[in-house]
Amino acid sequence: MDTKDVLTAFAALSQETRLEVFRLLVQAGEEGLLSGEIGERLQVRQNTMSANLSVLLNAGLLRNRREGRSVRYFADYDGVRGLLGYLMEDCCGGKPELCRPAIDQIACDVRIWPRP
Amino acid sequence: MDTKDVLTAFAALSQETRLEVFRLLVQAGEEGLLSGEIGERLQVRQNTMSANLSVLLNAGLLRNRREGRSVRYFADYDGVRGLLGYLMEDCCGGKPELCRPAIDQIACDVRIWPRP
DNA sequence: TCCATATATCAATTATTCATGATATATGGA
DNA sequence: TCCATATATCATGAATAATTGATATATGGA
Repeated sequence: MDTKDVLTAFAALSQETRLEVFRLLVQAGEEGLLSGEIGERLQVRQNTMSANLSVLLNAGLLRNRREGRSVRYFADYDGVRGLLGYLMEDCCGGKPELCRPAIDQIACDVRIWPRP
Repeated sequence: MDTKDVLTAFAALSQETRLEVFRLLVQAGEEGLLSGEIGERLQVRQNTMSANLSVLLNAGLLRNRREGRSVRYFADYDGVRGLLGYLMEDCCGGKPELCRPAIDQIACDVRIWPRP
């Protein structure tokens, strides 16, 4: 993941509809959602939603799969990992304990435990 | 941290100079860097850098402190925590193990260990 | 007080991005 | 093949953001 990819991803997430779409799909988990369902839930017109989904897809934040006439979209967790990794690379001037709290409170019941 | 704050933060990070500034300050850790130093390292003009620092500051991603005639800037790790938390809230359709890998490989030698 | 240094703000031009109407493509069923 | 449904693409005007030269503010020292 290079600078350009990261910039693209942040740009994708800096628009309200797209941010909501991504969160919706994060919450949907492995089931994902159909394009039409997303548009309906967020009350966004068809072509606008299509364009926004395309931006997120292109940014590596979503995956999709055709299902008959519909297309199902999923959040791509690897994208988030890449973003965070890039942002925090070589962080804290060599003192990791400084940034621990920054990632110590993430949803999903995932916590940082003491190294075994 | 509400939607507006998160959008502002992502917008702040979706510009090349600002992304570089933030990473530079993440790497600088608690020492931070003076505004002038940052501009010099990244070869960005004074007023452009000032404007960009202001955007990051306003987005809650930096803190600053005046030191005589200079101003020292620091990365605000709480900002990143807020972003990630918002993004991954209620994630994975109730199956946390799905998103574990997404945050399992972050720099800073921070890793997710099995719950004790 | 006067000057030099460091940073911030302003106004204006240029460049990007967004939503939209119209239209195209793709799939499934009759 | 013909039609309906679901999604994608295109062109365009409107809104937003970025950079720059000029200038203002703030601090420290003589």
